[in-house]
Amino acid sequence: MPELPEVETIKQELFDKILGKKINFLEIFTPELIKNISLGDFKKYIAGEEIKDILRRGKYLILKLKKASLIIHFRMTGKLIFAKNKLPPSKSTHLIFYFEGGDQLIYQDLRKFGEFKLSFKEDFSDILGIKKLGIEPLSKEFRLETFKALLKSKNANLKLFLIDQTKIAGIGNLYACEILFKAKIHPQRKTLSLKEGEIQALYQAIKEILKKAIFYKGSSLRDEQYQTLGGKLGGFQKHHQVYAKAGENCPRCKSIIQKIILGQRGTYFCPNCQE
DNA sequence: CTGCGGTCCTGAAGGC
DNA sequence: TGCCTTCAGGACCGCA
Repeated sequence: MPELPEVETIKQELFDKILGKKINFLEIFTPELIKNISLGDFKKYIAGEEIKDILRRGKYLILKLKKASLIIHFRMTGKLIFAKNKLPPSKSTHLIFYFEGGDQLIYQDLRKFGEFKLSFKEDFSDILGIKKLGIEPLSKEFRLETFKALLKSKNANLKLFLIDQTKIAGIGNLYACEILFKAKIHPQRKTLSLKEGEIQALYQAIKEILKKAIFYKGSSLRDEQYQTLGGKLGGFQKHHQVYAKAGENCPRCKSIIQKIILGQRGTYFCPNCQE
C-alpha cells in the first residue's frame, strides 16, 4: 500500500525520468479511474503538455502541468512503471502516458481502487481529499508542540489517530504499526493518556520510521505489489518489526506478536513491550 | 458533529 | 484435488 515513503520514492524517481518532458498522448483502458472530470477533458488537459513539477502531499502524487495538475492516489495496489519499450499487455494496466522520445509511464492497479483527478487550483483545494489533509510529518512545521496540540484535539484511539489523514498526512496502517512499536506504545492507548516521555518517543518514532522507510525506498509486501519505478522492490520490509508478523517473536523481548482489528484494519503489536 | 460499518476490487490462501 | 469462502484495506458515503 503506497503510503508516504512509497509515494515519496516514486516522486523522487519521477524527477529524473519525466521532469520537463512532454506527454504526447495517453491511452485510458479503465475510464472509471478518472474521477472528477470527463474523459475528453482529462485527455485535453494532459496531452501535449510538459511536466512542470512533481510533488507529494500525504499519499497523493501530483504532476503539475500547464493549466492543470494531475492528482494520483494509489490506494492499495496502484503502481507506476517507467518503460522505454512497450510492455506485454496486462489485465491490471489501466492507463499509459506516452512521452516524447518514446518513454512510457504505465499505471497498473490490481484492485482498481486508485484514483486520477485534475486540479485547477494552485493549492489543490478543489480536491477534497487534499484540502482536508493534516500536517506533513517530515516538514519543518511538524514540531513537538504542534504534535502535542494535535494529540490534545480529541481523545482518540492512538492507532486511529495516526492513520487519520486530517491530523497527520501520509501515515497508513503499516507505518502506524511500526511507529507504535518503536515508541513502545500500545495501539489502543488514548491520545490524552500519553505521558510527556511517551509523546516525545512517539514524535521521534514518526519521523525516524518514515525517514528510514524512504531511505530504503519503501516497503514491498506480496499482496500490495508496490515497486519502485524501475520495477525493483523497496527494501524496508526487511526492517519491519511487527507488521504482518502475528505469531512471530517480538524482536525486542521475544514475546509473541499479536494481531487485533482496529478500525477494520489488521493491527500488529507486541503485548509485552508496548504499554 | 461523531462514530461506526458498508462499499469498492481481485488474486491468494485457507478450509473441508 | 477442487471448489468455496475469507482476507487484504484508503477514502468516502450514509446512517443513527
